[in-house]
Amino acid sequence: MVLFMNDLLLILKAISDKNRLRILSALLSHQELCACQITELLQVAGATASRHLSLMVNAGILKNRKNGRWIYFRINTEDISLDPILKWLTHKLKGSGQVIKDEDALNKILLVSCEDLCRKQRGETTCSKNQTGVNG
Amino acid sequence: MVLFMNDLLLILKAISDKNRLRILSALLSHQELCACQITELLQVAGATASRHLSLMVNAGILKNRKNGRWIYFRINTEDISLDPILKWLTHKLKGSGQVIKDEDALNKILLVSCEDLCRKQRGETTCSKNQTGVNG
DNA sequence: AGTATGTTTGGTTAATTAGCTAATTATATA
DNA sequence: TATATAATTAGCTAATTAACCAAACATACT
Repeated sequence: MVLFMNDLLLILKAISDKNRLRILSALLSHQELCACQITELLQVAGATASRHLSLMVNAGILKNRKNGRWIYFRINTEDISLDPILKWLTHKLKGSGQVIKDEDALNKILLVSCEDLCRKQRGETTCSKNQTGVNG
Repeated sequence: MVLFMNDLLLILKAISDKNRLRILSALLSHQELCACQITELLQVAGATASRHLSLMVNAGILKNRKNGRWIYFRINTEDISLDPILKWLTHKLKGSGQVIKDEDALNKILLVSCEDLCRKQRGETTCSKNQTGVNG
C-alpha cells in the first residue's frame, strides 16, 4: 500500500522514459544484467546508464548486487505489489520493434565477457563516435 | 497490443505527473467531470488543466464529450487493455493523503453548478491569488 | 447578427531532466 | 602499497515540460 502519491509517482516516472523502459524490458527477459551490459545496450555514456539505474533502484523497481567490481541489476521481485504493472508492461511491450532490436543486441552483448565489454567502452569516449562494436 | 514503445510511453507519461494522477484518481471515483470542475480541483489556470486533459485524451486514457459549452471528461473504458493498469493505480492510490483531500474538495465542488464555478473562475486571474472559494 | 462565455491554442518563462565529461569512490590485482 | 578499473557522483548544457497570460475558437443566448 502506498500512502504517499509521491511514492507512486517515483515508480511511474521511473518507467516513463524510453531508455528506462528498455532497461526494464531487458531485465524482464534476462533476470540479471551488469551495468556495463546495460550501458552497451543503450549506447549511452556509462554515467548516463548509471543515472537511469539508480533512479529505478530508488523507485524500488530494481535491486542490485555487487560482485567484485561489477554490479548486477535485476527486477525487484520481492515487492509483489509491482507484479501487476510488470505483467501489464510485459504484455504491452510484446511485439515492440525496439524490444525486438534490443533482444537481438543483448544476445550479441552477452557473447562478450564484461571484461571485454568494459575494455571496449573505456576505449570509446562516448557512443556517439561511431565505432564498430558488439552492438554496431 | 502496442506495436510501438512510443504509444506505451505516451500512456506512462500521461500518468506520471502529480496533477494528471489527481485527475485520473478523481475520474476513477466520479465517472465524469467537467473541465471547470477539474480546474477547480487542481487549483490551476483553466488553460493548464486543459493541457493536462488533452494530453491524457491524446494518450488514449480519457475520452471527452461536449455538452453545450461544457466538456465532460471520463476514463476511456472502451480500451480494455487499460483495465489492468487502472486497477493497479486504483489500488496503489487507495489511502493516499492527496486522494483523500481531493475527494473532500471534489464533494464541495460538486455542490456548486458549473455556471457558478466558471463565474468564480472568471473572477480570478489565477489560483495563486488567494481568494475564498469552494476549495479554499 | 452580436455578445457572452467555456475551452483550447499560441507564446513565454521557469523548473526539470537526460545527456555529456571529469572527478571521485570502491574493489581487485601486481 | 600502488595501480588499474567498474561504477557513481558532481557539474554543466541542451531539451523537455508545466505553468502562466493573452488570443482564438466554439457554442449559447439576446
